[in-house]
Amino acid sequence: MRVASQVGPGPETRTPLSRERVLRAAVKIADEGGIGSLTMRRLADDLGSEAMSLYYHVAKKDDVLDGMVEILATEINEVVDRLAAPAAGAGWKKAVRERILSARGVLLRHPWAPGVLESRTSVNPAVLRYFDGLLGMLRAGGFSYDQAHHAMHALGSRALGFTQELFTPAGPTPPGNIAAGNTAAPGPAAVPDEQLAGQFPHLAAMLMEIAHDNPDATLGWCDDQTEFEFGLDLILDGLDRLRGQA
Amino acid sequence: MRVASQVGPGPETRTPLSRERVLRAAVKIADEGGIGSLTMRRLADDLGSEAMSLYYHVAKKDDVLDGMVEILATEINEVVDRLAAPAAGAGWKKAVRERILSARGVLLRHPWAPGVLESRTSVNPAVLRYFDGLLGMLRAGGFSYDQAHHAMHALGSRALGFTQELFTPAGPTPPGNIAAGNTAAPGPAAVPDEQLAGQFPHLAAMLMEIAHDNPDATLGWCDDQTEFEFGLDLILDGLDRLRGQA
DNA sequence: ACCTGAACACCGTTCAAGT
DNA sequence: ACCTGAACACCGTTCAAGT
Repeated sequence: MRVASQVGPGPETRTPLSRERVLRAAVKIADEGGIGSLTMRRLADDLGSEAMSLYYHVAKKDDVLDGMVEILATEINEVVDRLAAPAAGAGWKKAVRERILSARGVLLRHPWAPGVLESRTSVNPAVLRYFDGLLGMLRAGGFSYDQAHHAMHALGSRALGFTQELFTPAGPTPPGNIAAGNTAAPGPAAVPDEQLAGQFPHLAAMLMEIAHDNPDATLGWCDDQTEFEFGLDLILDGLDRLRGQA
Repeated sequence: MRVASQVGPGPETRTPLSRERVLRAAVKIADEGGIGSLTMRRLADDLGSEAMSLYYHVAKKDDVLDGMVEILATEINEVVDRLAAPAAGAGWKKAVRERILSARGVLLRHPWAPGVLESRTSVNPAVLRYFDGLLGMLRAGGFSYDQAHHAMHALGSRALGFTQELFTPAGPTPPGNIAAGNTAAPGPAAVPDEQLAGQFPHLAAMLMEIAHDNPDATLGWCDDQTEFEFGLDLILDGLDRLRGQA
């Protein structure tokens, strides 16, 4: 025995593969290197086996991606289940807000999540459970099913904590940006400064003003968290005004 | 001369390749078969040449995708430029709504657009022009640059006419659904009915009520256009209340 | 029951060579 | 200037075979 018991098993006692181990390894690879770095061969490599061995535990790569979503959604459910039980009635907004921002907290640790979630063709039960809980909160808040249905569509992917940004006007994007810093699911592109001035007068003027004014004017210029919460609150406030009215 | 002059040139007078022709062919392939069917070999095939010939006109496949976005955004700009000039002040909302729904109309004809737009790492000038125009409308409507900036983040991809739906509760999705009917960019998955009843009480109850009540209760249950407009109006109304206030 | 080597069909892309 | 054949490095996946 060459290694302390605290250290994992050495190569001589290789842990056998299992669906669970395969999926966890896949999440680790995607977390660290982006979804683009996740290949069956790389996955097998990290597990100390051959690519073909994986197929005994998963049906195909799509199955791996489904499993990753399951791990993600389970993690989200664990977090939101721990939150204080929502007050009925007017308390719905605070509760829903807290639920969504908590889900977002989990997503921020898994930059591959938006892209992979969007690519799935079947809904994972764990994801369904999240939405069922959200729907329950809306109902407790006084929404009709019809209203709640509209509400969930209006939230869209924001209900799970992310949004689609198509480009970032300028300036650095904070490290927390879900979309950025990830080769496989590249984030919003930045606008090249040179072109701006002449061709796009409004965008240029906006950037100039921000730069000229107090740099803290927006306090979180293109800060994803700030913008996410702004949009979320805009929607939640709008929904709140709909409550009660037929 | 065997064919009428109205018919295109026969194989004996093959039109030479050009960047323009390559990009148009790429759009056609993706429109008809989904982005997944767009490969360099298939693209060359449709143009009657070899895959390697394409590389004389485009740098790499990414360049093809960039070009497709350019074609798309140009088409959108042509449509929105034709709209009536927006009235300043209170008219901003109607004008922005019309602009966005017009952009959506173009997107509906190109199901690959959302996925490809999201995958770009640099912003196409034509896309920038669209956003610059949108920003101009917000300014004319009385928004400060800071407010307009928040507004554009709040709209997110909705500004260009699409949203991220993660799943469809039930029922058929209309053909207009951008995300659906497209192998490469699969749309929201539907919930299997069997599981619903027991495991997800709120979702099940919602579906039951819709089914039991007047089937036209929602008039457009999971109709993408209806839901898109609901969410858009919710945001625009919320933004309208922000105007003027610091 | 679990794992693997060889092989297949498919990618995007390079490079030297053709006209 | 424009196009191409052969080839390379990479995919996901199948299948027959090993223990």
